[in-house]
Amino acid sequence: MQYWLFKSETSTWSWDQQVAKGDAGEEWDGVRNYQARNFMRQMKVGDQGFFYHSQKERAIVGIVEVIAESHPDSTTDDARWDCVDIKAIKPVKTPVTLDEIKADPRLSEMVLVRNSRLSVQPVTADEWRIICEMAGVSV
DNA sequence: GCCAACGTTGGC
DNA sequence: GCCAACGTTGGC
Repeated sequence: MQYWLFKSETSTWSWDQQVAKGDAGEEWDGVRNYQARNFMRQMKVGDQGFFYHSQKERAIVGIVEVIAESHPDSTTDDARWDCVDIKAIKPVKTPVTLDEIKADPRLSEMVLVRNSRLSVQPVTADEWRIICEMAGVSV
């Protein structure tokens, strides 16, 4: 069981849109970055992830689960790009902002802090637990 | 809206 | 295979 973080601009794909898809979920498509793609290729059904809104909001707003392992991205014919499908599990009680994450020394090694441009990234079990606590979500 | 950081592309 | 030029992302 691995943990991940999915980043999206609200104007491109928001948490509300993800929730609206329900249990059917949706492709996490449009990723055109090798590192991000490689992480998606490692994902297994049942892995969980944070849903993070970048740009204006800059906060973790929900929990998602991987429901289909990597397959070709339907938004391109380019065989290089794969993606997974995810569904919304539940919103967080309290959004955890980037400022709060940066302020916590235990989270200083997070990819979100160290490489802010990577849109799909791994989260360690410790980081997962700490952020769930901050978010008021039971693990 | 700006710009730093980073990734990708393509000429050589 | 190097690296300059360019494009994109995302925090500020």
